[in-house]
Amino acid sequence: MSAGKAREARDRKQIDIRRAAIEEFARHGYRGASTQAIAARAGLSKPQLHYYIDSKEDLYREVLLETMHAWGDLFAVDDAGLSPAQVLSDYIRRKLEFSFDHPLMSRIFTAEMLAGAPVFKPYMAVYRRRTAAAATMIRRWIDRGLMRPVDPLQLLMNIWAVTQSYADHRDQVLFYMRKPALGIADRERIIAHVTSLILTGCGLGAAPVAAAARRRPARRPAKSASP
Amino acid sequence: MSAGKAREARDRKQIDIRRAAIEEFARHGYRGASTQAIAARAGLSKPQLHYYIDSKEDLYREVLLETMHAWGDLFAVDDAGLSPAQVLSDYIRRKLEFSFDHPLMSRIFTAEMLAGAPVFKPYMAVYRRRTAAAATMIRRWIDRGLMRPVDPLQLLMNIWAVTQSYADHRDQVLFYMRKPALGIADRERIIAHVTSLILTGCGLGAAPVAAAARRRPARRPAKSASP
Amino acid sequence: MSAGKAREARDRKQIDIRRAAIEEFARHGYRGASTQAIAARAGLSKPQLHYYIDSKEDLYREVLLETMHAWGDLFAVDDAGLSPAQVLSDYIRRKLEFSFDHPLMSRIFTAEMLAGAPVFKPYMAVYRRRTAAAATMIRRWIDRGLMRPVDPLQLLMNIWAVTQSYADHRDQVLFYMRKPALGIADRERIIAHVTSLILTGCGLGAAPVAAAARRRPARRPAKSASP
Amino acid sequence: MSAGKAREARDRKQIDIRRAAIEEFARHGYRGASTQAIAARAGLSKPQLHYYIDSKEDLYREVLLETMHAWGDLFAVDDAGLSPAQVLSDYIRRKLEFSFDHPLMSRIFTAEMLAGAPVFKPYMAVYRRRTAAAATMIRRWIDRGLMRPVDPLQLLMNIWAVTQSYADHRDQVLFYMRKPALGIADRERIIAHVTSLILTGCGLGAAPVAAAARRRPARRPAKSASP
DNA sequence: GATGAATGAGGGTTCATTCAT
DNA sequence: TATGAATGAACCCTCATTCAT
Repeated sequence: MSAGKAREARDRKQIDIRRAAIEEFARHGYRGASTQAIAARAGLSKPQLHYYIDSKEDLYREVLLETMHAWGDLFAVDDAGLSPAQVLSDYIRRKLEFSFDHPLMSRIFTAEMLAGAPVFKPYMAVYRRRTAAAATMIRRWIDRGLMRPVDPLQLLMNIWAVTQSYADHRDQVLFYMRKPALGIADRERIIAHVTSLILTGCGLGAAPVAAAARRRPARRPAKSASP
Repeated sequence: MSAGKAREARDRKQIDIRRAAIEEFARHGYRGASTQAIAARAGLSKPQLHYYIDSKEDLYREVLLETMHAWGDLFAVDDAGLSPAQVLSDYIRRKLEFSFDHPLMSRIFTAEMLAGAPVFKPYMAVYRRRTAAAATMIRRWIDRGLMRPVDPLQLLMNIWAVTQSYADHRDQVLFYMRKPALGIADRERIIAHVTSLILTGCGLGAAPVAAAARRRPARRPAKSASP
Repeated sequence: MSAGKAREARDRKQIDIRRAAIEEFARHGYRGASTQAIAARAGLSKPQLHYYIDSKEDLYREVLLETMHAWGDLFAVDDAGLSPAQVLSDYIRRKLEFSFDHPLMSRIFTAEMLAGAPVFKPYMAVYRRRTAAAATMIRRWIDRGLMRPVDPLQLLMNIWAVTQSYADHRDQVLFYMRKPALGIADRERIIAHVTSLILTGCGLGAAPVAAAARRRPARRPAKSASP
Repeated sequence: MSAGKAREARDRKQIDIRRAAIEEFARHGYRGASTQAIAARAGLSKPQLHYYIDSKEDLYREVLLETMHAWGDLFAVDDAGLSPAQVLSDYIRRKLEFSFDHPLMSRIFTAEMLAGAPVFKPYMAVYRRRTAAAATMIRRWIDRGLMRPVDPLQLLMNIWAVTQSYADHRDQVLFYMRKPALGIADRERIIAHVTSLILTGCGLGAAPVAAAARRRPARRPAKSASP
């Protein structure tokens, strides 16, 4: 299977390049990243890199939009028969896990934002629409008295910011927590904390936290519901 | 006073350079920013710029640490006789106003984080100590039953992330809010929202918000206190 | 006949390459042409191209000398029993038709000249000898009073320049004539014009031009052989 | 006068660059010319060259249009009270002398034509208009019986081609003439020859050549009028 | 103080060519 | 045969910085 092997090797290299690119772009942004460094990180020479990619810009666009696409699924908030607490909990968990698992992809997006979103801008309207839909969903919850009245759009952006920060400022977080890395327990503790903070902040503290408490008994915030 | 005038001109130029540098570094990070662009933005030629600065790295370090220094005051949380709600409210307000007023300084810090904090790292321990002190303060509140039991360190970092996001992702925020800029009313609404969310999340919703409402009546979450 | 078919395919590809090479070399010269573009134009990949050719230089030499060879026949001026007018008319017609039919081959030669004839130089002596022979022929005509005394060598080079220009500056010619292309009638009109101009310039035009003058500016000087 | 000296040095360098660029572009066309070679020829390093120019394309455009501008004056055919023979003689002389004096500028134009006139194209209409005006002038001469009826536009293009060829194919011309360079006598002989050929071709042989002979006695084609 | 000039390194990209397969 | 991959040189251009003036 020489053809299959060659193809496999090519695919592997494509992945190496993608990963190298993500690391460099996440670290230094589009302008600050150098194809030199990307090539070196992927174990290629600079002209060799250009055998696989067309241009730095194309490569950047590709990895950036790949991240956006991956996020697309996360945003797919479905409230079919679920309680507000359940929906928000799931969203927070998914978003945090993405930050833990793919911190660089999150960072590439933040770098793009810092630069003024030159590439992402055209797609921004799509995400605004989705966010608006989610906000409408929340507003309905509020109108039906299921939730404390908060600004839905701000809430969504706050959740986004908090979860994102565990990727963007990971080094700082680890340093402040005095940990070399986040183990599975740390991750769960953070997820629980953020979920609790947000849900309580939305006046959803009691039930869902109690539900979570069944799984993780070492949690006290249930008291917060009865001041 | 020609000497005074000359000095004044020099100082003004220093400020121009500083501002230009902040804009470029905030946008493109240390690596991606070019002295060319900084010089142009400051209305200087490249050699002229080097008359005022020693190197790109020095300039970067300067503006970055300047930002850190400005933040230092914000972090100065003083709980002398103040309630938790009051302390947190003040902190959230100060931090958000800084994000609104100096978004670029916030961004420069985030860019530094994305790059792995090469310059900031040596100073990080200082901020960890301060944050730890603040966390201890919060823990004492919790121990005295003044607050819902949340992870104090995570809470501080969450507040930091949420407030920071209004600077880092300002474009996105504005786009989602369908506003060209944030007016004074928008800012107050956001401050109220974030304060309410966090304080409620900490089980501090009722009293303090009511207290704050006395000063700033344009606040809605007070309703949440009267179920 | 798979062998025959394969051979045929190979020959066809050789022709495609040759044509693609001529187009690129004619447009951009030896240095400015890229094997990439030649390969693309011939419908081949770059390594595939190198299967058929040894090097860019070889390919260039080949197509250039091919052009020279084709010209060799044009230069074969045979005055066996023909009048000066007849010989010159035939030469002008042949050369112009070559320019019309193969403008790119003419251009490739001009590009080579512009570059200082690095490849053609070794063969130049051959053409000088031929041209000298033709000049001698003309001189004899002059000596025998068959023609106005003009510098034979300059005359030959002038004819060459004029006829060549319809290939080299074709675009300009078409643009000035406000035509998208030269039809058969245009070609004949140009041939008649040039023939008339040169022959009259050589004192060979009297009778026919006088005749033509009554109807049209440029007319077949073939009749000029009669008086 | 250090300022004056510096300026002088700069201007000199600008001229060196211009000349070097003309040589390279004339030889290899836009694509084939390298800034490396231009810089070397001008005695500069490559980045140093970019201190004086913005880009290769700009430099090319500059020298090309400079040539066009210089030609603009040549084209300024003024028939105020002059005979056709005089007007054409002057034009031929001016154009030939330009070819002798600035062969590279002529070549750069031919190279541009070979490449499809990507830069010159926008300006072509201007030259077509001028040529059309000159053609109209010639047509009037013909209508008034001052000249043999030839196609005026073709005639102009032929003159252009012949005169141009002494620049474009200079090496070939010298080689065929067995001369290392064209002396003043050679130049005059060529001017006389071309003038005689074209004027005779236009049926303007007798009178004007005689007139020119008064100014430049070293001319033989006068004999052509006698037989 | 401030300007024009210079420099060596490196930016992204394409070149002609070769080598496995 | 013909393709994917590799290579080293060269492409045009910008970088941060320095040095005369």
